[in-house]
Amino acid sequence: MSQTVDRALSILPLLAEGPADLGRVAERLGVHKSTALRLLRTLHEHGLVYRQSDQRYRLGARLFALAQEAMENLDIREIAHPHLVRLNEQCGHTVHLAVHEENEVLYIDKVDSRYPVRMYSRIGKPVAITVAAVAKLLLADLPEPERRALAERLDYPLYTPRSTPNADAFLKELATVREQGWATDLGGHEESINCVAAPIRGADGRVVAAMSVSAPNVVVTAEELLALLPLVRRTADAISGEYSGRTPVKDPTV
Amino acid sequence: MSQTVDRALSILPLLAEGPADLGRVAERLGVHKSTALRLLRTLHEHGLVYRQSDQRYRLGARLFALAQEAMENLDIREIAHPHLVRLNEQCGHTVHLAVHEENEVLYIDKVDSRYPVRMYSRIGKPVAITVAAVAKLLLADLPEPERRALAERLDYPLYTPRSTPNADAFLKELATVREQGWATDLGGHEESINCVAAPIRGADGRVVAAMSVSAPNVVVTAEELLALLPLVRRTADAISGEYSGRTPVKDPTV
DNA sequence: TCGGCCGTTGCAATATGCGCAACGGCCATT
DNA sequence: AATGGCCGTTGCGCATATTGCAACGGCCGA
Repeated sequence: MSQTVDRALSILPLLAEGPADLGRVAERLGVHKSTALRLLRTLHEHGLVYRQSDQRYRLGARLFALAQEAMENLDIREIAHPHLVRLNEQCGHTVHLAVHEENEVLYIDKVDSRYPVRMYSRIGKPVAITVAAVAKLLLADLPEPERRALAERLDYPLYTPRSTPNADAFLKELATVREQGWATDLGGHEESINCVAAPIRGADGRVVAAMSVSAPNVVVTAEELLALLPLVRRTADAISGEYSGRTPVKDPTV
Repeated sequence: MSQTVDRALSILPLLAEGPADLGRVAERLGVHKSTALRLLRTLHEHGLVYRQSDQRYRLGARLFALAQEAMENLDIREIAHPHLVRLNEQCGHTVHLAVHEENEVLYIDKVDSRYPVRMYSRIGKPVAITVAAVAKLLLADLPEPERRALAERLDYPLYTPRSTPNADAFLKELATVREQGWATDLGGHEESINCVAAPIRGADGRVVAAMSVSAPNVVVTAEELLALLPLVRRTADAISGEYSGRTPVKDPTV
């Protein structure tokens, strides 16, 4: 809506690809060098952009700090974290926590597997929305029309032969997930990795987050992983209870 | 330099304090509501700001993704990480990696202690610049005038009785650190936590990063921790060698 | 030493963002 | 159930902030 700000903000993802000099930034933005310079200067003053010794620009430190603060404001994460750790101690596998936001599903917390073989994922990274078990849970809870609209808008990359192929299949899967109250991803993203996931609900019953346990099938078979489902669901329910205020937490001064 | 962008970016730290509604944002910015609305909309389109169900705004998801990408682009981090892990395996304590940027020192990597007692720190968080061992190393390497100017500009919070009390003491400490090529923080930030740190240098010999080992004195005494210094320095030197290209890395195709 | 490249600055034209005022929906109060 | 007030939203005209240009200067390589 605001051209100037729009251009300035477009610089950030551009620099996320790697450091760039003034000329490249101006070119990619489609503006004059002097314009790009002024925008970069403003970003710099706010610490979002850093000018390294070779004069090229890259993303700056304040971005980290902001992201961290944003993270800490997500109270669901704070509440869930100890539960995730406990679950990880019990089963040993990688545990993820994810939320839905603006047509994306992203991991907001993670406890790494205690097995040497770990899966690749990052906090803050958007998940493969059409196949991830946590994504299914979060999207399955959307109102019908939104769910349909979103499903039609998505791409359905075939990460593996078991990936969700198209919108119809996805909507059908979401219906199932919605019914049963849990979800899986059996090799839909990475051939050898399986996940089981359960929803975390707020006081009004709506799904506010989802958590999953993931493991490569060289460590446990899909069946063994599914056997963990009750444990995962109990953990998710415990978090739901605490989040919605049903379960009295340690400090009753509030 | 650019008024519009400046205003827009000022919204981010404001929202980092916690969710705020339109009125509050406009008030804090000192602009008309309609102006704040347009800025927020632009930020929203770029995913930097999210509008939650109660209509209030908070920091958005793309911020995480950007910060993560920025992080991955820091090649020093990539090179150092395996060394940090190895050091952690050898000594068991928390290992940090930090860089200096724009008057701040911040952690860019961390390997958690394997002891149950962990210290509180976050990747991306600015460190206590006047007391942290890694900060001393990074600032000690600045050119004299800059070092002095920075030291005078800083605040010297007394986290503990052993915290650096003022600019003079700090500069004296930096001189010592510069001479000896390593640094400690013995209870200067948290009464019961000690750190030893060593510098990582680029090809030109300048300090580009610093790493530290931290442990609470309920686990090891300060003396025992200091005994790890040679190991820490060897690790830092190994990273320096690889970073500056002196040490041939695994893939010689470049 | 010279030439070209890249970042930087001042300026004039105008596109762009600004504040205003009025609208409309929502919630709480009577 | 009706009403008042609050908050977010919109269209508009004016003025200002932003833009692109052209010229400068420093740096590096030829």
